[in-house]
Amino acid sequence: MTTVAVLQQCRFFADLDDTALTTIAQHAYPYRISSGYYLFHQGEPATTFYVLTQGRARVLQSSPEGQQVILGLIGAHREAGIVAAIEQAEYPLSLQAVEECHALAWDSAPLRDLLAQYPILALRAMRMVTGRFVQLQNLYRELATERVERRVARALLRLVAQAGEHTADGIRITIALSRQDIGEMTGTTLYTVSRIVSGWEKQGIVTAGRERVLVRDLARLTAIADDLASPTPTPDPPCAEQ
Amino acid sequence: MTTVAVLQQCRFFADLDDTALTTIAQHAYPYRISSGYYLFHQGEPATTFYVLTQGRARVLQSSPEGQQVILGLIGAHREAGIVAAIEQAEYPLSLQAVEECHALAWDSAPLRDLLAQYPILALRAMRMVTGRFVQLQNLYRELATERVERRVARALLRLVAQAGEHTADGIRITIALSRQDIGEMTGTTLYTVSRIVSGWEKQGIVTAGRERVLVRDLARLTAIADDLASPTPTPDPPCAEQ
DNA sequence: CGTTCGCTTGAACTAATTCAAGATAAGTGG
DNA sequence: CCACTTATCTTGAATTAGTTCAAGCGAACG
Repeated sequence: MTTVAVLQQCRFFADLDDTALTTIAQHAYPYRISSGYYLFHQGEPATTFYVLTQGRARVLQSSPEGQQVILGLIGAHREAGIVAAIEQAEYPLSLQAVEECHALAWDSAPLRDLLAQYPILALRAMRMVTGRFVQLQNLYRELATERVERRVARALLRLVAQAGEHTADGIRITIALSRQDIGEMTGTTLYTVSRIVSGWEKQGIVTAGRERVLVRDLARLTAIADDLASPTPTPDPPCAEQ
Repeated sequence: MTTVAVLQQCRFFADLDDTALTTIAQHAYPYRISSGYYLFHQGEPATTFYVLTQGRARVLQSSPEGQQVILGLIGAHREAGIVAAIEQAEYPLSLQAVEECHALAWDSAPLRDLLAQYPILALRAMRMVTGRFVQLQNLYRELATERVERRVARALLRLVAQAGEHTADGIRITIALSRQDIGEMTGTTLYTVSRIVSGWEKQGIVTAGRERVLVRDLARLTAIADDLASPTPTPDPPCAEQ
């Protein structure tokens, strides 16, 4: 697959003419990183913009005191580090590969030139950041106003959408995620996550395992996420009057 | 004050040449809104970009179920609604005047033209959105990992920075904010805010009133915000050895 | 002067955390 | 293959931070 072909797949570059894509491709270089390693760390000077072409990575933010939250996952054809387009900027978050990842990379200076040369790109970049902003806003409101169980349910649904694999038994999440990780995604502790997941398992909504969750009943999980306050822990058997 | 002069004050337009500023100013129209009214509502089509020239407004986000959070305040020379530069976009949040506000406004179409004409503006817009994103990220982490008291302390410090007026007794926050408002800024209830503020009042850190807070001891408030876990509720009198 | 709205505070409650102990599963090396 | 080690997960019990509800206070406002 040529670099241009990869760019066409990517929402950020889509619909640019071939000349533009070729120019853009000329400034890109391939980048590869193993699972567990970081594409960049929060606080480092933002020198590089990436487009993932293979593998998934997680978006982390940590406080000066070392506590961290997981803001989400990104996968193929997603962009990261657009902040590199801004002079003197630092990465506001860290990006850690959770699988072997391949990416295209642009250095800061040529990226800025490209954005000046193709104003549409700057608009796209803005749209991208705005999109992330809206997502984050929703996460924030969710955290501020909703209960843990619901937040965990939503996080699982997001994972299903991003990394769900349909199997005979249900939908498997194809990324290894510890209870601790899920806790960091939802602003709670690993213990609470464990209890919630165990509870769901008893109700047949999921099957849990070590760093693994299998969603067996998407509808009920969705109901929890949407807080259709399940008065029926298991679907009622049709029974006598009243 | 001419429109151009106003634009020069504004970080978004700063350092553009006069021709550019004149062109930009030509597309602006003045806008005025009374305290309590909304410049725009979340979910509406984003038709207008604003630069506040006078007064302050608060940034709100609400859930489909009607719960809302306050993301912050903006004041003179700050921009809002840049999302209008994106076609078909909706405002991702609401902006409510908390004082009589004056603003300059640009409609979506001319704004897009201006951004295409002056690529630097597109970069500025991105920088702006990125900045907000980083702020929100920090709010998010704070909410996920920190205690209420600390969050309230930080919110107050932000308010001091944005709307603090030095007086003989201390720093007064010049915006009327109910306990409910502070609760929505920190992800807690008005009762908890009330208890915390009362507690601080007993320690002499603040003086509280109806929709009013006066910070008397900024240092101790900062200590709480930074969690220098105050083992000394009041500063120790110099005392015997050890 | 009465009504409204915002604030405070107590008391009961609950969701979630924390700590601790043990179970389970996955590597590791002999 | 099995013991050993390590990491993850589960669960109970105690605790706590924060919420919720209810009642009353007091300043502002018409």
